[in-house]
Amino acid sequence: MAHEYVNSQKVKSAKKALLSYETITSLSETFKVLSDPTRLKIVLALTHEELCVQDVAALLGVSESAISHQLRILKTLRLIKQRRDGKMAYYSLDDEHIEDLIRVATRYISESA
Amino acid sequence: MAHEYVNSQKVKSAKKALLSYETITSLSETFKVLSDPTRLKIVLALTHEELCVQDVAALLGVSESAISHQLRILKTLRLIKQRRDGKMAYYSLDDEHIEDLIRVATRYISESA
DNA sequence: GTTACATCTGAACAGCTGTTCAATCGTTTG
DNA sequence: CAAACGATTGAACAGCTGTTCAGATGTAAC
Repeated sequence: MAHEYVNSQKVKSAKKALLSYETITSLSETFKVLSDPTRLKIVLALTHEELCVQDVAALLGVSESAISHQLRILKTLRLIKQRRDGKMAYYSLDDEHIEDLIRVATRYISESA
Repeated sequence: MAHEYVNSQKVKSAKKALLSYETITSLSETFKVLSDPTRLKIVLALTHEELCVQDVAALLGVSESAISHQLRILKTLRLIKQRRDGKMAYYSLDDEHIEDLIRVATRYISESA
């Protein structure tokens, strides 16, 4: 074949902006976990205060079971951590850096609105 | 009822971190559009250089049809814009701020790894 | 022990998502 | 005009996702 691309110069330039497979995968997974409104609200609610499952459920108006399922996902991805106190389980942010990401995203949507 | 929450004090504090319905919706939609690896790659590829549909497809190893579908989604959400040149359609970033968001997210995943 | 409570779990279910395939549209070229 | 080309579209399809529901933990109080 003569040319692989229509505009090789532009593709060559565009290629530089691409990232590794691992980075792309991690990035999209991070965005994915925050793309569900319930999970996003949980992360926000736990930003400055730990909460038990019941209170998260009541605060967000979602069933305790649904909250428990989502808490497990967030815990598996190490966004939140768990503290046991008798029957109660208290959850809080495991990684404070997630705050920065949400803050930048909030600024982005208000600027592009 | 006596108490609405198990720990009213903590819930009161957690409430302050919550955002409006509109903000939550916009945020989750933004994260959602970037949660698909193909769309994320497209946005990255168009960061510094406009590309036609064929070249995006060839660069990412995805069919032109699939790329066209995703380009329409990104265009609808105003992340990218289109420029017509005869038969060709060139796409480029419509909002440069998305770069900042991806940059912060990339830093986040490397710090939490 | 048993009862009550908070949480967790698994299956099932409806709804959504991204790709494929075939067909179509719009423009350019012969 | 017709043919070729790039891009677009819509239906269909498999795979994934989040909630619900019923049941099972595990802990505390009696």
